[in-house]
Amino acid sequence: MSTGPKQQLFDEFATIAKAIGNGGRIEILEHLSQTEKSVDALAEAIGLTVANTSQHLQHLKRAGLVTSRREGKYVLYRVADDEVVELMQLLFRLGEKNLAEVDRVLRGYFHERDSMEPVSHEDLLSRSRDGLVTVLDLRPSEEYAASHLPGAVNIPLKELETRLSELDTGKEVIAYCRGPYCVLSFEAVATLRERGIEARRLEDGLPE
Amino acid sequence: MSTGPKQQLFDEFATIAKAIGNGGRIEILEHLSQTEKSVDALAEAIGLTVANTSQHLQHLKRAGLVTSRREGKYVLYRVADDEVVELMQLLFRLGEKNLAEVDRVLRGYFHERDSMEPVSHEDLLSRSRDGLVTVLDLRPSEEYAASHLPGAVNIPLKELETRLSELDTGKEVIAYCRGPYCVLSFEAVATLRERGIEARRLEDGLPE
DNA sequence: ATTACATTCAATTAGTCGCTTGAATGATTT
DNA sequence: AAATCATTCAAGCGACTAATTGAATGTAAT
Repeated sequence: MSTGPKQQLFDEFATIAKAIGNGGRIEILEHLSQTEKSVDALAEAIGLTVANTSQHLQHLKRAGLVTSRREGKYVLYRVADDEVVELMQLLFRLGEKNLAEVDRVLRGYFHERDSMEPVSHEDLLSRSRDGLVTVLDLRPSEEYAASHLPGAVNIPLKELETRLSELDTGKEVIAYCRGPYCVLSFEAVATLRERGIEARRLEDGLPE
Repeated sequence: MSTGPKQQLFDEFATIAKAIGNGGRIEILEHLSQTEKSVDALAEAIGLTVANTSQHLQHLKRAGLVTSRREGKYVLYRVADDEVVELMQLLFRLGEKNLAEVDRVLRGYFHERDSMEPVSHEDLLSRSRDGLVTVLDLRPSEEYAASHLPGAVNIPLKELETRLSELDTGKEVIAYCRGPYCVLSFEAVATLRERGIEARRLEDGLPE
């Protein structure tokens, strides 16, 4: 079998896809898309052993998806490129659109499909004016400072767990971040629901 | 370990990535991003057995990346969504940017990449309008029929040698095919130059 | 119907990947 | 310099996956 250069190239691209093809590594990438983190901070957050996490990170590094730098005792990892985040978002969007299994999981665990369904821009505006909902901006505070939706509260995702008390538990929370299908919103809504807080995602992110 | 719904979702997304994580399937997707094709047309084009190709297609179908429809004797496959093509392009771009191996292969076989001085899209448009160049589409005629650059002449690579007379020998030829890594254009340019015809390849292929 | 053909299924084999464990490396602090 | 801590390496086991066959299914032409 003559493996031409084209096959070689495709095999290389395949290794990138393979590196993403693991639930644990996807979770790692999701965490890293927000901010750089040390190995054991990641291990803790995801619930894997440190050695295991390190292995996954090596794998991702070999595929050119993350880079690392040493900061004192710690090795900090971050995504190699913003396009990696784009890639993840595309992947999520495709799964949501074309995979029945994803839909099933969404319907199954998250109580009602209705309550998981994203909120449209128009709905948001009217409800927000009536004070019925809390609009939550999950992006890092620098981005929030640059511009944000009127009346939005800013709690970056990484601080969400520690600052939950700031939220009015009586109101429903509408979460948004950078773009439609922003990776952050998934996690935020999941976190909030685990705490018994009504939460939904905004259909479109900020750019619109 | 309690595998929560988040993990389940990530695992689902991982299966999509896994489906892409194979050189053969990437090549299939590249072909399908141009036009829908039957199983054995694909098998022929790629050089795999029919049964093997069919398996890959099933795999891609399970992952929601392609869909199929029956047309008479044939089952025609196509990408499920334009975003699949976007995903592939992102993957290619990331590989090119972050993977040393990809660069190595590109420099190795596609060593003429620089010396052949690819023509940019903008250059092409202006020169094509002035009638200074012949734009040559090297892909199989079905793909050409599906869509092609305005004013492009279609001569599949296989037929190039026999149909050389159709080309206006006075003009420079700009060759293009599927994507930036399409082998066809390199070989075509080499062939044309051997015949003393000025030829260059288009920097990017059709999808862009 | 029967034949011809495209596609898919089923089962086998070989290879790869994920996770775990325990030890080794590398950097900082005392 | 020794101790401490974060991270990485190496080896091994179990599970999964890829690629290959030959047979089976399903569709269209004779």
